[in-house]
Amino acid sequence: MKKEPEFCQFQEALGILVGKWKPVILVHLLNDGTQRFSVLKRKMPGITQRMLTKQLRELEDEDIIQRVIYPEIPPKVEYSITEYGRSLEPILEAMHEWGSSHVARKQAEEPGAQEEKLS
Amino acid sequence: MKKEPEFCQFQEALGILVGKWKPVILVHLLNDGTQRFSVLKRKMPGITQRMLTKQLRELEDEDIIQRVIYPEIPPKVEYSITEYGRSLEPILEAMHEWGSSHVARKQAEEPGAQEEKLS
DNA sequence: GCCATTGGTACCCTCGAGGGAACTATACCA
DNA sequence: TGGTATAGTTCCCTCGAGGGTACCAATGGC
Repeated sequence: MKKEPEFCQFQEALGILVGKWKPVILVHLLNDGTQRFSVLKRKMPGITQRMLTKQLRELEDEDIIQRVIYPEIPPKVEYSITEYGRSLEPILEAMHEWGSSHVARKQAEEPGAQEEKLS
Repeated sequence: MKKEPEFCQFQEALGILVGKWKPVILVHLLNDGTQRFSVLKRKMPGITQRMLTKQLRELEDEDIIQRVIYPEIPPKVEYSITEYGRSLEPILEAMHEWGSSHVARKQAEEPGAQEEKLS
């Protein structure tokens, strides 16, 4: 598996994951399974309808999630991870793990001001 | 390892990896070891001095890479991955792998469209 | 008639990442 | 005396991601 930087495909994965809400959306769908729009929205305090719709559309366009519309009134739309989207899990897993230790490290670094700097 | 979305740490990893040139820089340093500024720049066609400096500084601020200045004229500055930066490798690895299959998938999807991408 | 519900869309704005171009310092070389 | 090399910095600009607000359609409940 040669990684030639000129052709590295990180950007492909990054391009899909980058988006303020995308990773969060994916985790919700991965953890809790199929969910409708309003439920998803309630689980993400701070997000607006506009943004949620936008991020969901982008993920759908990449075939990462699936959108099912039920012809009811009021509308009912359910989102779920696709098989393909599930293949992103290792990346999310790796990032979550790294992120956790990164946070721990940062907290250990600056507990207040200076501590064991005395040599 | 519970992943609570409210507290998910993806953003930590993403925040460090996001940046048009950061993954590429990291791969170069991971693959080829310590390198000076000009060499790095030559390996990244299209990047400007300004941008390379900026991205390197940001990675340095996060303790992902190390900067060593030799007091010579003309200046000599060498960059290398830190131990800590090396811990990002699994993520890059996972993203590269996923990205590669993603590209393959896209090409299989639209056989007539993408051609000159193989250059 | 009036309102709530659900999943959107349309319009407009802000802010920062990315980037282009020019300038800097210092020493060596011809 | 001017040119070259290296690693920057400064100033200014563009463009798009993100976001705020308002509006819509169709139905059921009072």
